[in-house]
Amino acid sequence: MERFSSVSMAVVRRLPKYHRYLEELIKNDIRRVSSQELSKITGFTASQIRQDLNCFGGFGQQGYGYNVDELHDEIGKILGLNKLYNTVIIGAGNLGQAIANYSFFDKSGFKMTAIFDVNPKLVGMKINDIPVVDVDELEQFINEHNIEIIVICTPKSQAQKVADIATRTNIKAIWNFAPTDLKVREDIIVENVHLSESLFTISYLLKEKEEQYRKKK
Amino acid sequence: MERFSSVSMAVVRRLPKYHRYLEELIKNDIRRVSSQELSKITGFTASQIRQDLNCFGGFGQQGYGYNVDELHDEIGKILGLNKLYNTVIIGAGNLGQAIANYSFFDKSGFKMTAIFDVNPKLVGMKINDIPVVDVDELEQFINEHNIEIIVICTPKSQAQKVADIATRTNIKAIWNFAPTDLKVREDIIVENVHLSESLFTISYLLKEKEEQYRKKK
DNA sequence: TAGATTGTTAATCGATTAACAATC
DNA sequence: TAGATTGTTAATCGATTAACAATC
Repeated sequence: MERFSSVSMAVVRRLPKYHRYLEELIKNDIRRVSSQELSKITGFTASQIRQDLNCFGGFGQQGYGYNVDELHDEIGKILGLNKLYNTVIIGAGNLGQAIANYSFFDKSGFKMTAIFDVNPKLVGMKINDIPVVDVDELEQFINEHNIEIIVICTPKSQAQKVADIATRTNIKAIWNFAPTDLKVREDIIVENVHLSESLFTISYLLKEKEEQYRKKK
Repeated sequence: MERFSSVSMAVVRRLPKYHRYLEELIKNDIRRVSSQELSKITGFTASQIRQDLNCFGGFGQQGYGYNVDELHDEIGKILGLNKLYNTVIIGAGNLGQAIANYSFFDKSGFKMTAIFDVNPKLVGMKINDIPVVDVDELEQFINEHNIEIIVICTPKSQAQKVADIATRTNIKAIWNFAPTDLKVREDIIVENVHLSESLFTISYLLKEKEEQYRKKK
């Protein structure tokens, strides 16, 4: 994936966490928060939090801290959550359905417009009010509906094919759940969710802990 | 999450990628690979690959490179993939079912023993041959079956409750898909998969790209 | 004004890359 | 032996933390 600005991905990947925790604070009617308090909640150091936020502007006030509502809003804008992104899901299996059913994404501006599948039994159905469409119509649909993001929830074997079709269109980003690294145009953003890599990290840590434990004895 | 050894998480999180790519090479009957070739495939630098591997031992041979089969095997062992982990899934919604149906995890040593749910209609059913059990029996089941890993696929509202129950047992790790940060005993490994954080990263990059584009004009 | 807390610079720490001697 | 490529040390780069002056 290309980088476009000077803000590091390490910082960017912390932004959604800030956003989420600020939401919690709003729910609890907390109006004001210092970097130190945020530190306690998020686990990041206060210094890091101030550094991170100052990549985007001075949202705080000396002697006071940050206004929770305002900061939440600003981070939302930085993340682009005030915009609408026409999105489609490809693959109506359990994973595709899970994402279709998780209305939070829709509420956050990712408009789930259709789900594509090869299975003729599913085509024509609706999942969480989102129509299931034949995958043969994918390319045309993307073009006609100005789809910007595609979510790949197909088996590994189909993922690259789907990416190839999508790459012929004007889509801008791929959210890929297939356990493979897609080859696409340089200008397309690819965000991978590789579940097995996440799970394997657990087994690594388990094994390591076991070994440490044995050594101590 | 605690760290236990000197190998950094940055390195650990690359190991599953090496493992996966080596599998591809084996499938293509390639027996031997240099760090330079691996660099081309994985996108990491050859230097980094050699550094990474040497955290665990000298698996290569000067002038030759690495034996693909052997390296794949060694990394598998490092990741603990030669062991069995009794695992349960909590939440038989789409996500829980997706994981239950993805037999790759089972093949990798994560023995999916049961799926827990509150819905009495689901209890007693089987998903990919894995029984659905009433969540009331969770604690007892964990104890009786020596469960080491639990996978939380419940809604956000239930996640901490489930974690609290599990924390009373001897489980060793939690794979958490609920969009919240769990509070658990220090000695339990928690690996989060926060989907919305991943998706929000996409919208950040989209927005940023848009801005860059506008600036150029 | 005094106290608190930010914004920002400088110091530290860690991870990545470069270079090359060792050796197959 | 000559060529290739590792293992490993040193250099560089980037990210995190510490410190403190600015200021609300």
